[in-house]
Amino acid sequence: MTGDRPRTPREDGAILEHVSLPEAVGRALRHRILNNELPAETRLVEANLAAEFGVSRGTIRDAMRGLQAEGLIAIVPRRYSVVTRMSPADAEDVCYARFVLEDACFDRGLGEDRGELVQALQAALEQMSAAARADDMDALVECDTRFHELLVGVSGRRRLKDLWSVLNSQMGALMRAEIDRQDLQLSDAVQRHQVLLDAVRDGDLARLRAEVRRHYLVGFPERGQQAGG
Amino acid sequence: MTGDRPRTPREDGAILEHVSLPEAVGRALRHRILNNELPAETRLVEANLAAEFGVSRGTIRDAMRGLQAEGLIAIVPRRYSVVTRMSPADAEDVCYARFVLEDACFDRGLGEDRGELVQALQAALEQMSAAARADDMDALVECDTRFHELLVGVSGRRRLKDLWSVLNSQMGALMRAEIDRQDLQLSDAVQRHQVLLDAVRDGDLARLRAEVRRHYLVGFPERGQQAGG
DNA sequence: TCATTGCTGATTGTCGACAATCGGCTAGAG
DNA sequence: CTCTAGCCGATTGTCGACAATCAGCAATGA
Repeated sequence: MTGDRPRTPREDGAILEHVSLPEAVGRALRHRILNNELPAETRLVEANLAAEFGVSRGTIRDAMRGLQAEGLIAIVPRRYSVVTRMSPADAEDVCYARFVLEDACFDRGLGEDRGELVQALQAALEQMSAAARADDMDALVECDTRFHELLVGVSGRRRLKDLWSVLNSQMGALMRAEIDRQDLQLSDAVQRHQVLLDAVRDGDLARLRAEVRRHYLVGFPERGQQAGG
Repeated sequence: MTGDRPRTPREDGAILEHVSLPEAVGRALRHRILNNELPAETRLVEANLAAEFGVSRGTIRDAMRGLQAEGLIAIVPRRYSVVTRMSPADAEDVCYARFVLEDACFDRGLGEDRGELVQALQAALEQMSAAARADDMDALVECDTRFHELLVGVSGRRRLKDLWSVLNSQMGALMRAEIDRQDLQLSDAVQRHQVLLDAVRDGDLARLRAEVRRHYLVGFPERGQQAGG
């Protein structure tokens, strides 16, 4: 008996990434929501979307479940689905949750091969820099996600990482909104990540955690916080 | 224009809780998985389940998405769905994530009306005690969930609470397994929560957080943890 | 004997149609 | 004029059927 275990074919090291129909629809809708082509409070009617995308309503339904899980839309059973509005309180809520999860991933240090991590972070940062120069917000947000994903990944904490990634979309939405509203330079984002990379390179865990805290929570009123760090 | 906002009818204070078909199926399957009627590695075939429950495959599909999100089953696209096996490492992973989320909810203290919280916790604990006396594992786990939900709820951190609740099922599975394996008395569970309630009653936040840490992490080797507390 | 190619049963992916439910509108009673 | 009950269009919930895909097996050729 050598190989009767239910091996999982093609899961992570996917050469070919096959996107299912619901996933493709989900991506399209997510992109529209994040780019405000579907502003908050917009009603999503299954039949309309099905017709537009040329798929069945079941497929749309499936995609919308995913968006609901990401917090991008709200589904009121038997009534309607609607694009979620994020209040300033929600922004704080998301950022805090995100910080908590990311910070908790550092409790075991930065893993064995810090050099490799630094190299990967560096690469992500350079791509981010390129995106900033090209004024490509989509790419910038994507690089931001990848950068933080690398940090969260070293812990090996699968649940923490999974839960963290649930907030990806909402975090991306916030990032775009913040940059738009305050009319920030995209290059600022690069700068804000350089300090994180520096802390990792120096192997200074305490500084890294402090910087991550700043990264996520600066700009929000801190009423009596005292969590570790 | 007085009331053209999309009010959300019947959302939280639901007098009548209508369980949709997928939700009902999800509950049934969840119950079977948690009670080991569907052991790890069991294949879930949509057609079979559809026939058994007397619903369509789409409904089963919907339910299985939910179980996947809870981490109870794994869905390999175009291949099969299978009940997840939890390794000891997974157990530690879940407990740590759970601790992190719950602990982070205490960063603002215990809210204004601690008396009300204490009362609610007390009630949950009494029900838990009754469940223990009746040797009713289902009820015990349910009370455990409610107890901790009360704690997490006072923070007002919606995302943290939502992410926390994602782990409910897996946590329940661990709890059952732990009690079965070590042949613990159900009354021990009650005892383990009494200390949490006491800390809340005394308003001793530091002690509460320390106890919560112990609650979730005792029994796992702590290799150099240093997170806040 | 061994590797490769084409079938085949089992299972999931997708679809279009029908049923149930909702809020808003309208008509009738008081 | 106001209130209530019932109808109606719009939308979601559910279903059964068909299409696509997969792993395993059989047939073929070297």
